[in-house]
Amino acid sequence: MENEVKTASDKVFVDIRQAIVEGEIAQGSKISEPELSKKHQVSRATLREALNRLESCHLIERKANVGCRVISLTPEKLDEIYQVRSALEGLACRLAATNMTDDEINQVKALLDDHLSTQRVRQGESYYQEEGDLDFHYRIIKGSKNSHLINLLCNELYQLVRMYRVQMGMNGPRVSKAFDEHLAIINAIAARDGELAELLMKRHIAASGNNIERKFQ
Amino acid sequence: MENEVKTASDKVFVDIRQAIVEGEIAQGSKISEPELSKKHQVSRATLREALNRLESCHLIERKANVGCRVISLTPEKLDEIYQVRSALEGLACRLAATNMTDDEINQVKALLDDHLSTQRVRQGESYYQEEGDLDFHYRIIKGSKNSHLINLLCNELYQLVRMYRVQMGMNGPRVSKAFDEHLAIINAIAARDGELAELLMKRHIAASGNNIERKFQ
DNA sequence: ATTGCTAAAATTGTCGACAATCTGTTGATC
DNA sequence: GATCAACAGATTGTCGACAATTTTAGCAAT
Repeated sequence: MENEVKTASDKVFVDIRQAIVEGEIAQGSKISEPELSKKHQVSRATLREALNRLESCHLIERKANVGCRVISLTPEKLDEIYQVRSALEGLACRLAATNMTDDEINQVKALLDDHLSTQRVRQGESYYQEEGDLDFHYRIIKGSKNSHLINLLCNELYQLVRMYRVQMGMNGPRVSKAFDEHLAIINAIAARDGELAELLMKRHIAASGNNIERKFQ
Repeated sequence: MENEVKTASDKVFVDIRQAIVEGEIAQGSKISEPELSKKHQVSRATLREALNRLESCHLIERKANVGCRVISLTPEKLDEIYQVRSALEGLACRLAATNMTDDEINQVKALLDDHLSTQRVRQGESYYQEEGDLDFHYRIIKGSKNSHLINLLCNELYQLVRMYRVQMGMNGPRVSKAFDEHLAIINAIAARDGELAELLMKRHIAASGNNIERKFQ
């Protein structure tokens, strides 16, 4: 695990990030530096360090001499993000078909089996809200072995995607369908068919995006 | 232009970024906060603000309690970056074929005509290191009308790409060839053929990457 | 009531100093 | 001579205070 939280600003960053993603801090709301620094028991300098990183994750927006705002979730932005995500994870998937070891592929298969056996999938509940290494997408991305791509997707885009998932809700019949799609993707990778794997991943993500977009009505 | 340099850390950020991209600060070299802050006549807090943004551009790497280093240029990283860039600009190009107005397309055509008439292209000189290429790719990217994608490419990835171009050198017969490729791309966009435009852009970028990679020998 | 100006309050940007951590060297022990 | 511990030096992380800018509040004029 590289989930290293060495410094104070690391901890504040992680805490606030979670608060934003989970909706504890409302989308679009203004962020007061004095208030937040007091709440988290750190100085403003430390808080600002954390805010900088939140901006890198596109979770907040800054204006000079004005301040920070939590981003607002809109259908338009969702569309933009999922277009980017589709292209990048599609690429990751194609690369993974070449670069993943047989061992890594088997581990992902075992992961999916495990998910199935816990039956949370069948109950259509919270399959999507898993985090970190437990996440299917996480492993495929890392399987690309492209560290720049990994950083982009896991550190800069992932929490933003997660924010839409969590706040817009993600459940119902889509869940078990998503599971089947995951299975098809890992099979394509196991067959070393990068082109197919990329196509399937792009479709999978597009379907996921459409599912969230539907919640905006 | 939104090239707004409002605050002191903005200016320091832009200055250091240029120094890194142009190679004035050697790749892989360690960055001393006290030294740089003195050199740029600002406090360490202001400098660190700038360093944070440089990290967002992937131009420097940080380790907790250790410090910053300028990234090192390697063939492997070049490959990684160009894989990502190819996917993203390919996407941008496809979107541009749908979203650019006829006016915007004609402006890009006029831009290329202008580049040709200045004859710098025919002389095979520095077409790549100037705003010529910058403008072309910039305009296509902005033509995608996807603000997240625009930000990713123009603010987070572009200077890194430019660093490879500038420091590894970029000239010779590749230049006039690149110009022809630009022409083919804008024609595909004008024909509203997004699929072709994406394909051409991906090839164009791959060729550009290979050209740089050759310099590593 | 609305508009425009002025001043006060609040917020962000910047600074210099202190604390925590790492790095490199010295010297002791085996 | 090699390994390791302790120490000194330097570097980064953090803090509280001040400066610059923006926002708000109040008042005056139309």
